[in-house]
Order: sequence, then structure tokens, then C-alpha cells
Amino acid sequence: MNTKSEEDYLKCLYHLQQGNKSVSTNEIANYLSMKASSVSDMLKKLAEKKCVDYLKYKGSSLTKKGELIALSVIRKHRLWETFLVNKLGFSWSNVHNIAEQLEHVNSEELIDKLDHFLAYPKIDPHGDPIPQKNGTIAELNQKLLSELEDGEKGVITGIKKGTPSLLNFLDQKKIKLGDQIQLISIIEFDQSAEVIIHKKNISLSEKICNNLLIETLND
Amino acid sequence: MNTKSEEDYLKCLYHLQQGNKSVSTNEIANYLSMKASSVSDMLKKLAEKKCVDYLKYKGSSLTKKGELIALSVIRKHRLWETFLVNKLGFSWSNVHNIAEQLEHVNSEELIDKLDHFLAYPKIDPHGDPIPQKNGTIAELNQKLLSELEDGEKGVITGIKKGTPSLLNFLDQKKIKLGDQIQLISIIEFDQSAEVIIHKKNISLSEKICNNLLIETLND
DNA sequence: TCTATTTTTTAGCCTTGTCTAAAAAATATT
DNA sequence: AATATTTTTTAGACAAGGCTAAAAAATAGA
Repeated sequence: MNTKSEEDYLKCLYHLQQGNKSVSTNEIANYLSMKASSVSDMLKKLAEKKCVDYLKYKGSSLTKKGELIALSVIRKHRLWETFLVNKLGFSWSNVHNIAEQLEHVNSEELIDKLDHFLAYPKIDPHGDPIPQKNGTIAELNQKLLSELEDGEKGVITGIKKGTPSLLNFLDQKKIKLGDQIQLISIIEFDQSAEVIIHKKNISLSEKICNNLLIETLND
Repeated sequence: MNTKSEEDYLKCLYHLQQGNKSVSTNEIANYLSMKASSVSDMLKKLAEKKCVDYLKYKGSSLTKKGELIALSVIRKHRLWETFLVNKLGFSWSNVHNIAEQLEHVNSEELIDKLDHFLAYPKIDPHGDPIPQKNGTIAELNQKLLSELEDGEKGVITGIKKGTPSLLNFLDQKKIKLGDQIQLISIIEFDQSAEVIIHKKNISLSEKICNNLLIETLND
């Protein structure tokens, strides 16, 4: 078993090392709001446990073992977020801190049963993919609505910058994550979009288009 | 905020000091599987925080403040157990360890919403009462089935000693916690009980009667 | 290339919560 | 009542995981 602290470092490394590049000590310290010296200590420890490859002064990266642990923590985090939003009625912008605590609860059976209870969700309320039990994680084809081709279809999976006013707007229009959407065309004049949603044509402003994340359907 | 450790001590004290008696250091050490010296240290600390009244060599007891904290931890524990059993499908004998972890998650909003989601349960899957938000806790009128008066009615709220064979028997008869039961009479010959359950008359052996906890209805 | 700056590591300290061993107080025995 | 035993506390140590300050390595600038 890993401590909460170790799990936090591994998760952090996973998030920072997009594309296998090695991550500097300062980047980690920054992300976790800790001092570089503390990070050095922990990296040494995680290297001993074969969870990270660590070269003094050269940065570090996850080993396969470390990556699997990170993915399992992220899986727990995202399943709990889904639970908090879909079952308990939290708004998706308020669940992060609670999920940060719940993700460290240690019981494989609990997570399996939670996954089942939630009907094996693939995407969490922020539109991020939920890693599967075996460590696979869906590659998202997420684009901004403004980047879709004319006629392209997809599912709304997230919001880029979730200001309350945007959330209110979406609420009012009854637009939720998970809803299907199809772009008809972008109007040249003001870059607004004609879309089909809930089987009705509506128009969305440029600003909206630049903040809605769409998972495109090509399978 | 209190640490997990502090919460464990306060909860332990609550369980041990039934009836306001003061609890000895050794009793606590025993209950928590720790050394008496560690307990002494922690009691000193909790006394400073005004959570326990502690007299050297004389034992300790919860202050009002400590009791409220203990009750809120027990509330969280029992709500999570209810969730695990009623929503995730755990068997009630397997949930304790997981609830021990979940009870330390710190978010009042989470517990309020969980309580709502579970429809404000009064009793957990073991038949123990769930403390309310304000710290009140129902006094149970729990008796063994064998102790009921002829004709007395109640609700099955727990099992005294939950052996697998007893659980299997109850499963088979479709008898669950929460079911209404009425004692018709105890048969003198073998101390078995004639009862009405699910609107049908059945007979339960003496051994069963000595293991079923009934919350009698007198309000 | 040689110094100046930035980054990273090392060394040593602190707090929390545990432990062991020894001392002190309370309780039991004769 | 005096001693023996048990219980509890104190004193000192240790591991985890933070921190600060100083040293060492890497990088940037002239």
C-alpha cells in the first residue's frame, strides 16, 4: 500500500508528464505547493519503491508500476466525482476537494461496486475519461465546438472554463454534459454556431463555442 | 479540525463510557490496540483541546464538546455503512473497515447530501441508531425476540451474533432488517416462537429468538 | 570560456503519533 | 501497615513528511 502522500506525488507526476517527458523537481513542488527539498526527498523514496525513474538534477518520470498506481488513484477520483454529481446532486465545480479525500480510501471492492452502481461511466462530470480497472484510459477526441467541421456530431463532455455565468446559461437552456450536439455551420459574420441539440436548431455565440468541449463520434 | 487519530480516540471513548462512567487508560489502549503510554499522551492533548476531562491516574471521560465530535464521527460511519449496504450491495458484515476510512472524510455538505440521498435513515444496517446532525441520538428500545411480551410488535433492527448460518437462514426466509414482526407467543415446550412476519404465521426456534434484535413500537 | 544565476540536493530541525523502558502512583495482599 | 503487584505516567527514541539554510550542480550571460 501507498500513503496518501505518495499517491499525491504519483498522480501529480502523471498529470505533469503528458507525453512521457521527464518532469523537473520545481514543477512538482509548484504543482503540489511544497518546497523543492521535500520533493527531492520523496522522489528518492519513490525511486526506491520503483515507482519513478529519477536521475539527480535531471528530473523524473513514472515507471509502469507508478503509472498504474497513478491511474488507479485517478480512476477513484473520477468515479467519486461522478457519484457526487450524478447521485448526490453536487454541482460539478464543487466536487474536487471532496474527491481528493475520497480517492485515498483503500478498497478495491468498494471501487468495483461503485463503478457498477454508476453503470460503468466512461467520462466524469468534467468531461475527463475514467481509467478502467486494468489501467487503460480512453483517448479523447475532444475538440472545442468552434473547431468542429460543418455537420460533425458529438457529445458535450466538458466546459473549458467554467464561469458561473456560463453554467447558468447552460442550465437555462437545459444543456447538460452528455447531451448530443451536431454543428450545422459557423456563421461567418460573428462566428456564432448553428447547432442541433435536443433535436432543435439553436444558435450559440462565439464565446460559447470556444468553451464547450465536444467528444466527436467517429466510431 | 481534528485528526483521524483524535477522532478515533473520541469515538472509542464514546463507546466505552456507556453511562458517563470514566474510562481507564488501559481500557482505551486495549480497545484501540495501542500501548498505554501512547494513550496517556493523546489524552493529555485532548484534554488541552477541551475534548475530554482527564485526571491523571483516575481515567477520563468526554466533555460535551468531545461527545459532539464523537457523535458526528459515528453519524458519518453509520451513514456510510447504510450507503454501502443499501446502495452498493455490500453485505452488512463487510462494511465496517471501509466505513472506518470513510468516516474521516471531512465535508459537512457531503454528509448532508448523503443523508438526503439515503432518505434520512434512522438506523444503520447493524440496527444501530444514526445520530442526527444536531447530535441527538435515538434511544433504542431494542430487545431480543425472546424477551418480547406476547402480542408485542416491533421491527427487526439487528442480529446479536451474526454467524453466516444465521444470515443464510434469514436470507432464505426473506427476512431482512426493517421487517415488521409480531410475537404471538412463546411455546413452553421448546421455547420456540410463533410470530407474524410478512403477514404470515411462522415459527422460529429458541436459538433464532435469542439472536434477533427487535425495536419495539410504543409510540 | 568563465562568472553569475537558477535549480536541485543535502544536512539538520520540527511535529505527529507511535513505541520501549523506567519511574511513580494506585491497588491488592499478607 | 508494610510490601508486592498492577496501572499509569514520564522520558527518550523513531519514522513520516514537512521545513529552512547551505552546498553543489546545471544553465545562462558576457
